[in-house]
Amino acid sequence: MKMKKNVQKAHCAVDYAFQRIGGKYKGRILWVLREGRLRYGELSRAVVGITPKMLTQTLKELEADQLITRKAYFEVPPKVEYSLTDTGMELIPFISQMRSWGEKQMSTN
Amino acid sequence: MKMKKNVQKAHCAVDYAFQRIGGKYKGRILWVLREGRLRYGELSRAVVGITPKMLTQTLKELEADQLITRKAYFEVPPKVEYSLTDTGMELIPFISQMRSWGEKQMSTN
DNA sequence: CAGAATCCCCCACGATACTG
DNA sequence: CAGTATCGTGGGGGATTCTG
Repeated sequence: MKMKKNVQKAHCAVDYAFQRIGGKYKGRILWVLREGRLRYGELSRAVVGITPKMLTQTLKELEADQLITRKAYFEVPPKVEYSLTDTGMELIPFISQMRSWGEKQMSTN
Repeated sequence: MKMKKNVQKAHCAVDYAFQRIGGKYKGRILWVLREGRLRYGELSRAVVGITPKMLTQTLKELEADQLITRKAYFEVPPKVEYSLTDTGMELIPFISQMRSWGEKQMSTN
């Protein structure tokens, strides 16, 4: 697996952080993984509206960025579980904060 | 000034929040405005690498989203100041934490 | 000084279909 | 079940020039 960073050339730490969890689905995926591992199919149901292509692609980016871990079980039928790394878990409090802010905004608008 | 929301159809509060401060420069602009108002020219120097087009465009979006306020002084030469709204200020703790996380990540990688 | 106006390109993302 | 493979597109963003 490639381990390249999905961060181009950050002008500052804010820039860097936003590049790392930017994209349309990264925040939501990290968020639904907050309570434990989920299988691919569970993720695709939890992240409403995501296509298999985008799910797979985003999961790969998050893995390359070491925010999540992929664990494949060699069984039939196939089974793959995704979970947060320690670094990924460190983001949950912030995302939680963002979520509270978002909830408040959505209700007052 | 148009007041449309730059948020399409959020699937959840996390989605909503990320749409609202997504984009390449929004986080950085909010961050540099944390300590007070800045003029257009000061912003363009503070947000290194941004073009006038993107600065103007992003400022308009942030204003339409009610995260910043624009105040124009009718003088010669022109003078325009931007500052955070209360709603925008509420995001600063979050961005601050993201920034700390980013700094840590940048140093340990 | 603080933008507006154009032109243009790339790629994130979507839709659809297929597979070990 | 957990993905690939292809094809297509819109708009986010860049470069450059102009102006009240």
